[in-house]
Amino acid sequence: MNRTQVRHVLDTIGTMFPDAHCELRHENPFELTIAVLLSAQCTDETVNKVTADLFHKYKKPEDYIAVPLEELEMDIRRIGLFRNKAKNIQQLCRILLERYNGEIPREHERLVELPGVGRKTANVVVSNAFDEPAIAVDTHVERVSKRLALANWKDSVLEVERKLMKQVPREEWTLTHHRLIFFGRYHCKAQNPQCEICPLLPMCREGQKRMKKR
DNA sequence: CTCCCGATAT
DNA sequence: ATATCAGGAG
Repeated sequence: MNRTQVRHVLDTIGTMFPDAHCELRHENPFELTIAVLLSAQCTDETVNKVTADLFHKYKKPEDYIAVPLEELEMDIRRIGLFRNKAKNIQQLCRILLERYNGEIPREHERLVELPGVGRKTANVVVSNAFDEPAIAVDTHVERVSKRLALANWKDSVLEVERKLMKQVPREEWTLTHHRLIFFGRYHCKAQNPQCEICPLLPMCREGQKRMKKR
């Protein structure tokens, strides 16, 4: 895919979703980190339902470690993988208090050391909370990038991230990341992609195949 | 690679 | 009934 084609993709999703943004409700870097950790294999909508009450009850790292693990588990029970997530949150909060005075570190290298925080979560935090350009590759970004041939089918998420960083200007990384998510979540969906009304159909092999079969 | 896992859409 | 959802760890 050449520069002109990439530019066309970026401009098109920019027109479709000009104000794409983080849909996880949060007030500060700490809440954002907890919300992203909770969002694994779960919709943003479900996370927001849970955090509405959760962030009212737990304000600081001290609050999360003040309760028994079982209580925190029950408070996030409606989200999947709740045992792992509850354990990770308490461990993460202990580390924040021990090493970082209860604050979320701004460096990617330190973020990924936290339990339950991988490369994707760290990228979301640095870009949304600390204005550091980053492209977090989640399920939507991976699927859309591969369908639009911004990456290859066999690429790992890390390879997808590298290819996107190479093809997209650095100052557009974060906004493009959000637009790819919106494009994937609301248009180029996993189950019912809107190929019939897709302005990028000419660039999409998947879409071409899919349209043939009907 | 497998496991963790409830809510929602299809 | 099955697929999918802002993944990470062992």
